[in-house]
Amino acid sequence: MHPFNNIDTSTLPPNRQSQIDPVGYLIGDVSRMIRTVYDRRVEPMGLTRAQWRVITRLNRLENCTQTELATELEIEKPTLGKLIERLEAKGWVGRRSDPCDARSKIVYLTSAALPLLQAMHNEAEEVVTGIFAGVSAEEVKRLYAILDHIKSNLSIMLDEHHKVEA
Amino acid sequence: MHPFNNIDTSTLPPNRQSQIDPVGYLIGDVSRMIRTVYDRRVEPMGLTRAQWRVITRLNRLENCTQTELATELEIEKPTLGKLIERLEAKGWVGRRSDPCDARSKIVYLTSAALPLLQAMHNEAEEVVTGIFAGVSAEEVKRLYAILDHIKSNLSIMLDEHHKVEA
DNA sequence: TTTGTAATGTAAGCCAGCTTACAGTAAGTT
DNA sequence: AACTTACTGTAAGCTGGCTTACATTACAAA
Repeated sequence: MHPFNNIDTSTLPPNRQSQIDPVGYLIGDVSRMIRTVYDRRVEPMGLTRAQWRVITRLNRLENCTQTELATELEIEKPTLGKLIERLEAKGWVGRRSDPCDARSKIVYLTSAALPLLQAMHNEAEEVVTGIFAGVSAEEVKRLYAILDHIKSNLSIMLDEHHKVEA
Repeated sequence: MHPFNNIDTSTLPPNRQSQIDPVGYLIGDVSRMIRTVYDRRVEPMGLTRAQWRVITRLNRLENCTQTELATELEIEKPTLGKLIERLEAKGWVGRRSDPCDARSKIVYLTSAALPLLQAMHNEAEEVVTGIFAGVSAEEVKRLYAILDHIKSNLSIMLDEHHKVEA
């Protein structure tokens, strides 16, 4: 939960410590704070973060298998399985077996979940507006470009590791 | 683990969806990818993320109480308690009671943890270098400035919530 | 001095992530 | 048809986060 905070810079050379690393920390801070702000607004609805991620994604996929949903959410199947159990118990989602494949189960949203969706979208809009208050469109573009660059560096690093594994 | 990914933009107005929100997603992506890259490098040393966060912080504080350490790490006391139990079992940290306060326990690093620290710093340096490959110092400054702005917006939003609570 | 308040660490129990292992089913190969 | 391979969801058990409740100890105030 504490992203790049993780990397302790205390004994790195001073130049690194004062120039480059704080940005790493910053990215983690911002990411964590966004989560916190939004979580607090959604919590009163009785949802945890993991739970409303399932619900919003289900709203777009509607009638998919558990495996499809897990892939989409980038979590593992057993993790999703337990989440669905709880959401089913609360009456927000349902499961039925797939007529085309006896192994699969089709997951769907119940109507009880729909009011939640609307409320969540409203909160999201407010949060996004608040985050970028006083930031010009130009600056947003720059931010986007730099982060994109960093992200592609990271993709390469992740790929390299994958090759080593294989 | 999936920061701003959490906010589903599918039904936000199109302008938001195409302009502003992707940046939110990006921040989360970058933050998560940094964690992943670093975690993979440190994992072979037999440490989880939570565990080496404790160790690096302990290296700076050395001989602090559990409460102090938990505050520093921004986790709760019971969470830290369980972490320390495991680290103690592995022989990397130790605990002794505080002579000045019978309630407190002083946590310290054992010498067995020192080689880990050096290896972690080396990995961190390599990761930071890789992340900013091809990014100029100027761009890093800009990134810093914008993220700082966003962070202060977030601080305000978090404070506001706090006031409402009280 | 006693009494009330505050702080320290622990216990218990929930949620959410992971991996490994598995039973059941599907589907392609021989 | 039989075999092999691959996929689906679940079980079990670990880590790590949280909250609530608690026994112990410290300390300030009456």
